[in-house]
Amino acid sequence: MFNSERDRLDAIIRKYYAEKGLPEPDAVQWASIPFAGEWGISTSFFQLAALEARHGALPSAIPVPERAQQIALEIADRIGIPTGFSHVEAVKGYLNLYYLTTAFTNRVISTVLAEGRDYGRGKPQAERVMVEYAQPNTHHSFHMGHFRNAILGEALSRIVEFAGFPTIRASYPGDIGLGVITIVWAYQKFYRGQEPQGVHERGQWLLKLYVEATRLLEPKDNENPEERALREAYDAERRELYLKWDAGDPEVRALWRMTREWSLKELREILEMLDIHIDVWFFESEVDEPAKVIVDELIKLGIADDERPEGPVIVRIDEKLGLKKEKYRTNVILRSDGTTLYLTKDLALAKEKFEKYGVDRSIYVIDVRQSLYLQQTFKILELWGFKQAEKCYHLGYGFVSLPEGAMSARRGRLALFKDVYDEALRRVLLEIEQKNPDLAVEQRKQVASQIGLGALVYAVLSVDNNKDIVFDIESALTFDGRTGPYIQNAHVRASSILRKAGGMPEAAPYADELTNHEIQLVELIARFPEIVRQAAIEYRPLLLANYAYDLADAFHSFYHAVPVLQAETEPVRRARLALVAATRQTLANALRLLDIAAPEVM
RNA sequence: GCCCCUGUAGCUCAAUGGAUAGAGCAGCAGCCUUCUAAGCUGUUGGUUGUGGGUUCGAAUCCCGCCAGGGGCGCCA
Repeated sequence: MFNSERDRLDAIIRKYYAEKGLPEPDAVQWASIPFAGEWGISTSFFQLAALEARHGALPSAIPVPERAQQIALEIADRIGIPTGFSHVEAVKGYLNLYYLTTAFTNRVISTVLAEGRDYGRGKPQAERVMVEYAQPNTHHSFHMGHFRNAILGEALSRIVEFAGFPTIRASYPGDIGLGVITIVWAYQKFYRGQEPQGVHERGQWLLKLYVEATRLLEPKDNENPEERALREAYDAERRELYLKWDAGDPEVRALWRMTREWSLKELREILEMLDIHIDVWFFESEVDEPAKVIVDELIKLGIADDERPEGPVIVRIDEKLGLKKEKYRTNVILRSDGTTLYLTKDLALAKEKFEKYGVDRSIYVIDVRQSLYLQQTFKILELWGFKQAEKCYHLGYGFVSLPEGAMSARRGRLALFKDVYDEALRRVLLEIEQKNPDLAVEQRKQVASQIGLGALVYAVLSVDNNKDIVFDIESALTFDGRTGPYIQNAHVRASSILRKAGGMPEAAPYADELTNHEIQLVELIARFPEIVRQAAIEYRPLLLANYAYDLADAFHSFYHAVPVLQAETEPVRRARLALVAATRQTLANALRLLDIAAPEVM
């Protein structure tokens, strides 16, 4: 907003630099005035004053803050009062320009109402982005750690896309590996032919098999020779099964495919609940063969060293990069028995992303524990000659644990998403019964789902991704204060006002002074497009989560202090209704980017 | 041994070089015949782990130390 005016101000400030013979800055930094109820833009002159001092442009030494204030006064004098501003002041080295409130307000509101769902959308960008997330292993059930991953990836995808980048959502489930084979082995050996009813029940049953199998395969403390022999026999069977799978044995593949589908069905159902729609599915098993070809290529290129048969195929990354100190170390890309590893497949996958999907920027939403591993992957891609390697980005996030310790699939100590969701639904329904008993019974379940998920999603997105989360169902399912439901409630209240007003009246601009509550609200609404842009380039959904809360907070305060339907005069009533509509739209847009529903009632 | 992350109010977290370090929860005191009280208003609470350094200015950048977590050639 006010770009032309801002350009003129920038020019005046640049001219000042030029006059003093100082190098001009890349851009004049403007920020909004950080005081409640004070409204406008601001810049400071500390850097300029420090620059002057360093260049000896001043006759005598004046402390920087004092000099900054002198400059602020001088600049204030030069710019006068630009169009769209009410007054200008220089204070403590800062230059503050205050907006003409009504003009700015009307501009903001009419922009939001005209652009609607697109308010805040960025200009189309050239770079194509792929976000890889929602990649749990198959044959396991979806837990709160997967939930964090899926939500983070989805929110990021929505933000990046809304900021203007063509975005591809990709999922890469680990559908093969020793863990998966372990389950297939247990199924074949002990449960062949069984199949529980219900998508979630069936998915979770596989987890039970895994826990059982692990118990049989793990060495015990006081194991007698008999037990030991049995365990080793089991283990040998399991490994043989893996080799059979690798050789493409039809029977093993069929069993594997069937159990895999049980898992995928559950995963797809959960993603549907979360309104996540993956564009491209990559499966580990499908990049297995191409990965083997890549190993040969890397050996030929002299990037990988083949130590077979004594050892595996490895890449000495530091050595190949010419680094003296150890940093990326060495990684194995092929086992000595010729089977591939996770890394091998990830190389094949990256190649496909670049070549088949034309991805310029590849984002990996993966647990922070795999940080070194991903840096190694990116470096091998670089050695291999992919320019896109430098635009690979690992969005790591801290792991989700339970109050009683780390989650563990093999011990069966997990917070399964479906269980948490069911509990959320139960609690919200109770809440609705108490707080809004008039809500139609048919509508309750849908609203409860929206609110319950809103609480869970916001609990995950309102913590910076590099922090670990101890998942506690009690705090994740609170609905008061800084939560998803708080923000949803602001949207509901705005909707309620508009509903009672009988739809939108004709556009009605503000004519008189605004209350501080209205000013706050308009300022936040105006800031939304910039928040979207920043969250997208910094890959930080948290910024948007904070923003949504701030906007909801401002609206709740406004709601209590400023009457809308019962405003003193008709023109004020209309103007406020338009502001409520603009707030509701912006809240809805922000919530959408966070993958949180914006209900009309709750 | 080397590398990465974290340390901010009693608790959970914001603030990514700028003006007075902010919220929520918990505590205390108020507000429902008024647009949804899943709300609002007021209030208590701080040596930003610690010692240096850079800077006009540091929770933020750099170095050391302390504490916790994670990672480091045939797991994914």
